[in-house]
Amino acid sequence: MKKYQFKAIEEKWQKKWEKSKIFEVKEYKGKKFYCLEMYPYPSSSGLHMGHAFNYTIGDIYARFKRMNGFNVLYPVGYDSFGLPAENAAIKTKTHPEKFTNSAIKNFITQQKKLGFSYDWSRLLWSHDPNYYKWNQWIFLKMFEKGLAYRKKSAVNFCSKCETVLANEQVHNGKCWRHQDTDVEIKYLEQWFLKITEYAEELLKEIEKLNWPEKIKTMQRNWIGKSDGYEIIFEINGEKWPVFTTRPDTIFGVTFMVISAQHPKLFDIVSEKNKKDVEKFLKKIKSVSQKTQIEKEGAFTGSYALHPFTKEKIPIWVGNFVLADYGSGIVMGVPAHDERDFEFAKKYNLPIKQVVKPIDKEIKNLNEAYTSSGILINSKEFSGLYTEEAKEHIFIALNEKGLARKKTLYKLKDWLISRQRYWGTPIPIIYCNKCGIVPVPEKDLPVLLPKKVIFGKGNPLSTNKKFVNTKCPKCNGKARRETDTMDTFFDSSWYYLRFCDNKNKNEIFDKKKVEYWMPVDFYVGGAEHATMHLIYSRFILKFLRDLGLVKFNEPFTRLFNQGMIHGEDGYVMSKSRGNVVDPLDIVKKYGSDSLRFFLVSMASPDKDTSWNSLGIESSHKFLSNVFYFFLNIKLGKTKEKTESKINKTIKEVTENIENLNYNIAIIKLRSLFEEITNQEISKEDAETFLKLLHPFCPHLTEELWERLGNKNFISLEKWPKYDENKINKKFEEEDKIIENLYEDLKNIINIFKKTNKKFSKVYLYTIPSELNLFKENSKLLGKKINSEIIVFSASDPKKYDPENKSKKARPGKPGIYVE
RNA sequence: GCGGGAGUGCCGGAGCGGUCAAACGGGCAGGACUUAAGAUCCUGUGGCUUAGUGCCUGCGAAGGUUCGAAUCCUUCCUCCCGCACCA
Repeated sequence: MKKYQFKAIEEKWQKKWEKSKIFEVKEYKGKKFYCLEMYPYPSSSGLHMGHAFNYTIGDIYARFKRMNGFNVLYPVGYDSFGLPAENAAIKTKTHPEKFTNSAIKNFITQQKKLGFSYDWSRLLWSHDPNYYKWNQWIFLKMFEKGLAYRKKSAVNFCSKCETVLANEQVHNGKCWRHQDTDVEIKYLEQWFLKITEYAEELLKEIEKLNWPEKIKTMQRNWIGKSDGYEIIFEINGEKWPVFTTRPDTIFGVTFMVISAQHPKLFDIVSEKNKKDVEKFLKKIKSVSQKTQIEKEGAFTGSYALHPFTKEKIPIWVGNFVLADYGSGIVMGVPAHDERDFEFAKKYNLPIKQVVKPIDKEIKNLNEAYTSSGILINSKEFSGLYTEEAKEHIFIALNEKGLARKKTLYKLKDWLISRQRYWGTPIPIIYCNKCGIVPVPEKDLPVLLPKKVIFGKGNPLSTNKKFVNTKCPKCNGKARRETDTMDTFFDSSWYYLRFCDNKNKNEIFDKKKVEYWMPVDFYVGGAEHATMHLIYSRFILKFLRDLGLVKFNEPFTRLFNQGMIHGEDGYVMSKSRGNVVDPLDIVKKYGSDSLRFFLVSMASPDKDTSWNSLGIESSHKFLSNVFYFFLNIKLGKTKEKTESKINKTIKEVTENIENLNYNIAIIKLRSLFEEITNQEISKEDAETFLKLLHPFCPHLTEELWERLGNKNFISLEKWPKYDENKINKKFEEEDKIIENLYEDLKNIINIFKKTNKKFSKVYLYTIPSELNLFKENSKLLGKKINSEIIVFSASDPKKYDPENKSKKARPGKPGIYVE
């Protein structure tokens, strides 16, 4: 018998696909479908199992849609700028570009081996000047609109990365890349993008997205809308706005706390208290205290005036107040806020209760009472319920011009400056006379210089040729910005460039983008919820406001694949030694086997563990399919099989559509079991191949060809089912036979236990079922290892010594064993 | 603390109001083939009981809704993930 030569088969079809360019697509050819996976960072170690899984999910969907008559755009690219490449290059003493290019080459080779149906003509990578030129262009547009701005502020800085980080890149007070490195505070001038301008829209439109609920919730929380009030407190004769959601507790204010990072902190620190405050400031570490540490503070020596009572309220500086949320200063109401309570206890500040529960009194507050209730100790507002009190107090203050309603968001402007080399240069020039001057569009791209010296600090700033330039305005001496852009900028619009990746004159052809976009199906890991996925939405909305696109959201449907863990259940890692390299599996079993197995393990959105026996089983199945088709006997399909085929088409179609690939595979296995060992028509054999094709493209192309077809199965039409051919009768009959089998087993067991011998089984059926049981008697007999003789219960000539025939009922024949 | 998800057999995992001792896969046990091994195929895989029956146990735990629950509700426990002092 001929062996399942998966290697030869896979290479053959990969070459054919590439040569024939069948996956390259052109615009305006019918209904479009845009399928995309998050483009990967090309690491030097090549594809890992997560990549293989990610792309397999996308490829199956792309192939499925293609067969369903869609004009499918399915491109691939590389997120090739970034710190890891720079660091690795320094380590191995190569240039990041060389390093990255070879990593990309490796990725391409490996991806081709997995048989993904990408349109390779649309390839792009972000370190291509033809690509990052448009990063700079977008930046200039934002600058023009006032959405890109420079600001000195306290920022997060990672000493290992030697650069500042965006808020989104700080996890638990540590750098997202260096879990062991505390983020430090630095006060630097940095470039920001005003994502907050879009906060409300970003929040509102989450609702409309066909995304996993989890990601949507994460984005909602990240944007963090909060409706409240701004109340003016007078400090040293100046007006200071303070944000609160609880104006009803204003009579309970016993202190104020200003953020340790507040830019105007020292305006209110008195001479006398300066030393204390400075001592305190030295102790604090990161900008946004992401770990819950003990609250600490120091008295500033200043007082605020209470807007109602005109009492003097002491102002403290504290480590738990954020500088960049609200106005960076809060009113302390220890009786009704847990944090304020903790702080008051620590520094012995007075606690004044102003809200009580509706049904009882609280004598001594042991903890903050944060629920709503009835106001007490609040002058004319006493007796009001919390909600009405908010309104009344607001109105009273508002009349004096001391309060207004205000909505805040947790979302902060996106800090994009990076003091590193391997990224897009920010297209800005600093002139001594003219100040900040944008690079004129005609001078784009600002090329990243190739010859730089790596060492301490940013290699761009030590490159005189790069830094020294002329002012575009006055032609005088000037210097270039040496910061590069966060690589998340690159990835926030790459999906648009795929629509027109070679355009040299403009960012993209609006018409092409209008045809292809938005991305209909986007596959990637959940870890991008608050970074890439929010930045992309922001940039897209900006481009829309520039008039470049007409839609509001980039990704209509998002799918997060689960994590594939090692066989031991832990995350695959070199240190654990549980890494399974997808390319090793391809070598051993073929890429069809890998693809098939990856999606049969579990629902694709769930985490699972690798299983080396499972891949064997998948491979075995594909071998069986291969052999079956080699020796296939074409003929007429039985009615029963036809029913099953039609049902399977229906189910598999739905399963793929809903990403229940694992279930689709079960149905396919079941169908295969049905069609083996019998004749089927050529058409039905082809249907099976088509259904299997998205999962195992190479094998199905090969078998398709062997059936005598000249075209590609990849371009074939997806089978349609005929509801009329799905006959429940067959399933019911199967059930009847199964029940009979159970009964027979029961009886035989009893015979065995009592050591009774038997050689024959007699069945007495109702007349209409005689044929059904006769047809199945041979197979059943084989199973129980005995001859089965079938009689109609009404047959006068039947052999029936114990009159079992009277037990015959529909679906349940009488049984006699002897 | 808040938010999201999950807890089913020896294991991976289906099922998400009735036909479920539980799809499909793996493991294990028994059998067939074979000189033997491998491969392949078949059968079994909660317990008791029974000429084809019936009962019990069972889907993290305890309650509840319902004629009926793994599936809905409540509380609790465990695990995973995300956010985390946002005033």
